[in-house]
Amino acid sequence: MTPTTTLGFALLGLLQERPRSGYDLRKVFATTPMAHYSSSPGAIYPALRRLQRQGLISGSVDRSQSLRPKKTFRPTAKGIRALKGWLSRPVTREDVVFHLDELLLRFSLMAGLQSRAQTRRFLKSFARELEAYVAELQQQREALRADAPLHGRLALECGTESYRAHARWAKRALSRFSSKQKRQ
Amino acid sequence: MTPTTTLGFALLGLLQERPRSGYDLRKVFATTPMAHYSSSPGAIYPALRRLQRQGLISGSVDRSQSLRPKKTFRPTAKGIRALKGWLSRPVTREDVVFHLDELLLRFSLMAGLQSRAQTRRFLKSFARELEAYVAELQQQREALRADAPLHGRLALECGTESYRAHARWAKRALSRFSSKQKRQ
DNA sequence: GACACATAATACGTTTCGTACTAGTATGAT
DNA sequence: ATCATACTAGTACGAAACGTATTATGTGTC
Repeated sequence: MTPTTTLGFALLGLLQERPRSGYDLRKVFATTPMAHYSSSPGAIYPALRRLQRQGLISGSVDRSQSLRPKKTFRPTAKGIRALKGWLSRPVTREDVVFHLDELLLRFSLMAGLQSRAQTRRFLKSFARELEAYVAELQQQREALRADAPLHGRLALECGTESYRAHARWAKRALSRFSSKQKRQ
Repeated sequence: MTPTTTLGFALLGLLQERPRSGYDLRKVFATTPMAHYSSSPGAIYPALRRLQRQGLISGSVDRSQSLRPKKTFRPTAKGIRALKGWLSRPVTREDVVFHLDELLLRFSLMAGLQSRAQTRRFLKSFARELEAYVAELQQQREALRADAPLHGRLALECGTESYRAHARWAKRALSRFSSKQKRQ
């Protein structure tokens, strides 16, 4: 069983870095670039319960720091497996078109869990799918009739440019993970 | 009263171009670059009912084309007002960070409804907010400690590049709407 | 007239999340 | 000493939004 939402994977990924409480997790979502995930308690706490019900995380109460008990969660072995499985999914066209953010989240969370080779594979297929999609968008643009509305044409160009920027990024990132250099 | 979801505004915008049935609308979402809105009946029809309940669109049955009655919707005067109000909202930082797609949708739907001057105002503030956010992201990047994980640093750069691409686009688009040239 | 296919929509259930609320703890001010 | 405030931590409730499955009608064609 795997998380049902992207939020679930995000939580799993954060908990893999270090055990945290629901409150800690809310703070991460409220204050870091991961901010576009909801930090409302109505999102986080139920999601944690779902993960726990599925046996992907386990909770334990910590009293060492203060009188106030703090319930921290950490992924189970099963949770780590689920997370790794998600991280190594192939990059599909659909992902690129509809879930670009999710792909970037996946990349971020690969840090401790995937080998350099796996990261490279990810970036390569990411770049490939992006370039293919950019080509498709360009064809769509050329297929537009001359009388097509200016607004629509420009909006299409905006999308194209954005995907192009991502493709460039992926290739640059790939060079940073070249097997030659171990650091930097 | 205004639509509660972006989907509502998208529907309102499409209906403003020409009256359509729920089925027509689903086809638009299934076959055009607006594809990342759901085209499932469970999304469209309830949304249309919501709009109707709020008095933003009105439905009428058309039998001219075939025996099969076809229920088409069109925006009411109130609906047009709501749409125009949405289109002319100021571009906030929050929009840029969390609802970039929505801003592009807004731009696309301005075609028939906003003056050239209004479009220019939109693009100007869009570019301004984007550039401000890019500057912020760059500061965040510089603030990263040297030992920050490579994955995180790169993911941040990806975001920065994407917003930068949008900013460039906005400025190019602005030049296409310069008040000098009336066409092209 | 029977079959497939396009059109058009309903019904139902589930998931997910936002808001409002509760409550204990540490801390600085008065 | 106590009061207000901010921080930590979470529960409860409800409603919105959507996906899947299903229904039903019209149209062309073999």
